[in-house]
This record gives sequence, structure tokens and C-alpha cells, in this order.
Amino acid sequence: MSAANTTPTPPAPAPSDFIRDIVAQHVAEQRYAKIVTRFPPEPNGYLHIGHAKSICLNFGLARENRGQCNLRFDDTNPVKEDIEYVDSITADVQWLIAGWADQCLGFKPKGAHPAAQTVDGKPDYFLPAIEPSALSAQHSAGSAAPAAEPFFASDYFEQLHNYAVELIQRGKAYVCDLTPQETDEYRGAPDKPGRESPYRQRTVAENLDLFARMRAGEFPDGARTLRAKIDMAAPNVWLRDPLLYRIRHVAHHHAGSGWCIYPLYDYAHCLSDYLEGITHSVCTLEFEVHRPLYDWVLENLGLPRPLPHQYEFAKLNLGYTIVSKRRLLQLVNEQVVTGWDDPRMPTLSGLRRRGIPASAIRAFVTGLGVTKFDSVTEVAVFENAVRNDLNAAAQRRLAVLRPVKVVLTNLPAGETIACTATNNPQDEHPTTRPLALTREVFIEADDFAEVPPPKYFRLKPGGEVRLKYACIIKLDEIVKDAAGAVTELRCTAQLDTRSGQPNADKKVKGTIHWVSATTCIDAEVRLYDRLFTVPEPAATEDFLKVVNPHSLEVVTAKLEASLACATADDRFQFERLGYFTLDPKDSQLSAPNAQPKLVFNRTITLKDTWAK
RNA sequence: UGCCCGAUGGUGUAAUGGUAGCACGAACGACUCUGACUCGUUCUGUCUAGGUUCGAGUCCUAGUCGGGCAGCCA
Repeated sequence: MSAANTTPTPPAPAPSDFIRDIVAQHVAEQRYAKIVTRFPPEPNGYLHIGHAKSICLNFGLARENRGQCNLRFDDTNPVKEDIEYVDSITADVQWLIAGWADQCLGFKPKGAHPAAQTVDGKPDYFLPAIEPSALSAQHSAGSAAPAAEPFFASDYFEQLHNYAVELIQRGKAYVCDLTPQETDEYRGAPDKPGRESPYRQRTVAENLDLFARMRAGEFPDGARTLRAKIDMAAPNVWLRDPLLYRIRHVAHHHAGSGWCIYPLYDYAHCLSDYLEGITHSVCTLEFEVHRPLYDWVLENLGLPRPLPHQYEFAKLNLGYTIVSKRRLLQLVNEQVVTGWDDPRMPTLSGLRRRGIPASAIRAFVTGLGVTKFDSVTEVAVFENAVRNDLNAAAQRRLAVLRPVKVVLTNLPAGETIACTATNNPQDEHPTTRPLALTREVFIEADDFAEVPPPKYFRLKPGGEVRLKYACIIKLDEIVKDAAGAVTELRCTAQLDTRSGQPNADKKVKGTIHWVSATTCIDAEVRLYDRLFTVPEPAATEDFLKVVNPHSLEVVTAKLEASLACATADDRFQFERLGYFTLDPKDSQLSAPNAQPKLVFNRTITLKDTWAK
């Protein structure tokens, strides 16, 4: 059974925050027929843990109000975007919400564009999501996979263009010939009003003609722009005749080669929301000063349907972590990591490959709350959510990372003693598996000390320790090679201390893990540690200088034989060590005519309160 | 220094004019065939100054500190 997708969502306390309160009030007032939110990434990088907060908020809002949340690519800048990112983002979102908010995910019919309609006698465009019931109906009808895809702002270029023409006709927008440098100068400064462009008073006819010629490709990049006519003296600089369209003679990864003018965020985003019937447009704090512009565009077009509104919250900052697509791209480009999905990366792909369940990420971000306070969350909170999830989900196994050989001198070679191990003591009705104790076993190097520190519970000269699920052993003799290195520990096994035997209840202070030297298998195990050495890497002068040089250590470990059948969906706890999972990329489970190659990633260590 | 936003233990948050609570963390202890889990005890908080009020973390004013905004990025 796969632990990856069956981890039950923890009994989440009904979240409450200022945005949910607003939505709840709108629901109570019946302001909208249905709550519709959206998650609008730009396809210029992979999604990371910070996006998880936004995804869970937007999909949570939809889920809690029987609404919908559209996945929409905010792809209005073709020079920075790529189809690779469209695919990874789509997969990551679906992974994160799987089993939780699948029914809320808004897709549109493949290839669909907003349809012209009439509302209250006014022309309008609308592109609603496919009803989830329609999607599942197609499934059960046995037809091919429903032809659905995410939303793309670039699918609205035609409508956006029509709205721009409308704005020009209303005298609310004009074509400006200022160069980029001049535009900056004319804008003024936050504490100094700007100056009006000399092109501001062009006639509607002139603007219409020029805008048409912009679209027709008559002018080079940067020669002209379309600008909103608002107020060059506004204290909010985003209201100083902001740019609506710029000229870029490049093809678009989704829209093709039909355009050489592309809309800017502030113009495209609010209208994309409107076209999809979004009711609550939730974004991060840095867009707060853009909200008046969001409202201005919609209000000045006289649109017939209820308008969406923007609400802002503080994005996630995590200790010892970089949450910035630009900087993560740098880590990839400079090969500090092996790729966007390197298990040390805070990307959703990296976390997934590392073995962190989606349910743990959801529990983590849900517990954070939603506020307008710019904060930094300690990694311990995230790690706690991961351990919490995995403790309940993971199958226990025995594995030795740094082996030391132990010989049980009173056990004849070739004899095996059958033991029984518990798969997960957290289960209500735990299952078991057989384990074989043999004359030679491996134990963890850390679990033996010739000169033990105070309060050392493990194996020491003359001391006793329990081999978990087997019996108590006593260390009689330490064998070393010529160089003085320990080669073998000779012990006596107290077989009557096994479960079910007369002395089973004998207590020793320490219990350690082990594997049979004759039946164990070898595997590569990758031990990950945090990628940065300081709590706020983004705040340092050069974050590449605080990369942890020990973020990855690779060992060849000895694993109990049952692990040979592991699958990439399994989550394991190697007892007393931590949580591990098969690396889905580098493991070769069914290599023809060859031994399967097992590569395990350490997801996270167990908590260790025995400080060393 | 123009505009906008924010401030509750070490960290993240709750309390919507009426007992400052929860989680993480830390310390100690109990339990333990995982030094895990679980359980128990303890620790630390309303930025400052005024005002309104029977009563203020909450409302008002001023200040302090922090964040954001001057891309033809999103």
C-alpha cells in the first residue's frame, strides 16, 4: 500500500483568518452565486514552499465554500517564460491538492477562449471553468481523458485588446511615444509629482490608429506604449499613467506568433480575473499599492457582471531557506544543486522527491495562519509537521548507515533465530514482519563506544544492550586491526531475553537497531541537511556564500532484506535514524538482467534530544 | 524625507470592548524493546505616550520601529 497518497489529512482545526472572515461575510450576504478564487503563477520557475501557502489559501477558500479555484498562468511576458514551467507547475499543484481539493480545481475546455455574451443588454466576455461533475461524467462515460487544461492569461489577448480599444474610446487610455528613459523621468519620484506626457492629449481617433498600427507590427520594440490616463500627480506612483501595453516582437510559448504587443500585469490580471468570474483575488502584500489600479481598470470599463476584488496577505518566509524563484534559479544555474527537483531544494518538486508528503505541507501552511504581518517562520515548525505526518504513515524498518560488525559467539554459524518486528506501532492494529537473527550482524558505529561519555546507554565494554526485536547482548571483546581500528565486536547473545522467552522482560537502558550480516542488502543512502548555514540566507550580502557544504552526504548502508521490495511510494522510518524514501529518479527497481539499484533519500532525521 | 501597510512570549498565531489562549521551541520529569512517539510540570508576551470607557491587545491621537512602492517584471 502506498503511504504517499493515503496519509490522512490531520484533523485540521477549521482555519480562520481575516480573508476567510471577509469571504464568510460575502457568503452570508449571498453577494456572489459562487466563490471563485485563482492561483496565478507566472511560468518562469518552479513552485516552492512559499507558493504552497498561497495554493492552500486559495484552494482552501474554494473548498470551504463549495467554490472553485482556477489554476491560471499569468503569462503576459513571453521573454521570461517557458513551457517547461507550465508543465511542472501543473503537476506540482495537482500533487499538492490531491485527495484534498481536487474537486475545486478549475480547468477550462482545451483551447477555449472567453465567449462573447450579453448581460443586461451589454456585451461581455466570460470563460467559466468546467464543472467538476462534467469532468467526472466524461470519465465515467469511458471516453478519453477530458480535454481540459489550465487557464492562461494569454488566451485572453484578443479580449484584452478589445477592452484596450474600449478604454481608448472612452478617453481613458492613450498611445505614448516617450522612450523608456523618458517615461521614468516623467513619472517623478514618490515624493515628487510626475509630469504629463506630451502625447497625453492625442485624439481618440489618433490613439485608435496608432494602437492598431502597434498591433500590426509597424513599430519596433520600445517605440510606443499604451498608457492609462489617470493622474501624473497621484501620491501612489502606480496611478501615474501606468503602462498597459508594450511592444515585443517575440513569439509566445502559448499564444503563438500572432502578437507583437503584450499587456502588462496590472492591466491583464484584473481583467483575467473578471473574465473567469473570480470573486476574490488573493495576492501577496507587495501588490497592495497596485489595488487602486486593479479597481480603476475594471471600473472604467463599465463591465456588466460583479467585479472581483483584490485582498493581500503576507507571503511565507522560512528559516534557513530561500523562497525566491530568481535565487532558486541561480542555485540551479550555478549547479549548487542538481536541478529544480534536487531534494535539498524548497521547491515542491524537491520536497516531493525528498519524501515529504503533500499532507505534511498542507498541515504546515494551514497551521501558519494568514495575516498581513511580514514574518519569518522557524524551520522547526515545518520539520515538526513533517515528522508528525511521517510518524503516523511510515513503515518501520531496520537499517545501518555506518556498519560495525558484531559476532554473537554463542550462536553457531548458519543458525538463524526467527524474530518478529512491528511495522508501525502507531497503528491501531499493528502488523508485523519476520526478521532473522544470525551469528554475524551489523550495528551502527554510533551505538558503540570504547570510552563511553556519561549517560551513554548503548554498547560499551562489558555492557549490555538490547538488539531491537531480538535479544540482549553483552560485549565481551573488542577486536582491532594492526592500525588500531575496531574490526569486530564479540558478544554473547542472551537468547532467553527474546520476546516470549522467560527473561523477555529483562530491562536494559539501551535498545539499538541492527541487520543480519548474512541477509542484509546494500544501498546508497543520501543524507540531506539544510542547504544554508544561516537563518536568513536571503538577508546576507551573497546567499551563495552561506550554502552548507555538508548539505549532502552519501553512504552505502546495510538494509534489512525486506527493503529490496520497496517502491517509490513507500515511506519508511529506519528505526532510531529518521524517515527515508526511495529516490524516484535515481533508483532502478526493475533493471533487466541486473540487480535493482536502490537509492534512498533521508527525508528528515528523528528528533534527537540526546545532544552530543 | 510622498503614499500604503503592519507591530501580542524566542518563533508563528488566537482573543472582533469583558479571564491574554494555542502550536512550535527550550528546560526538567514520567513512560519506553526507537534517547522516537506519548504524557506531565515549568519558562517567556500585548512597541511607547496620551485619550475615550465602569472596563482597552482590541477604539482615537501622536510617536517609535519594521515592511512595501518610483520595471516597457509579475
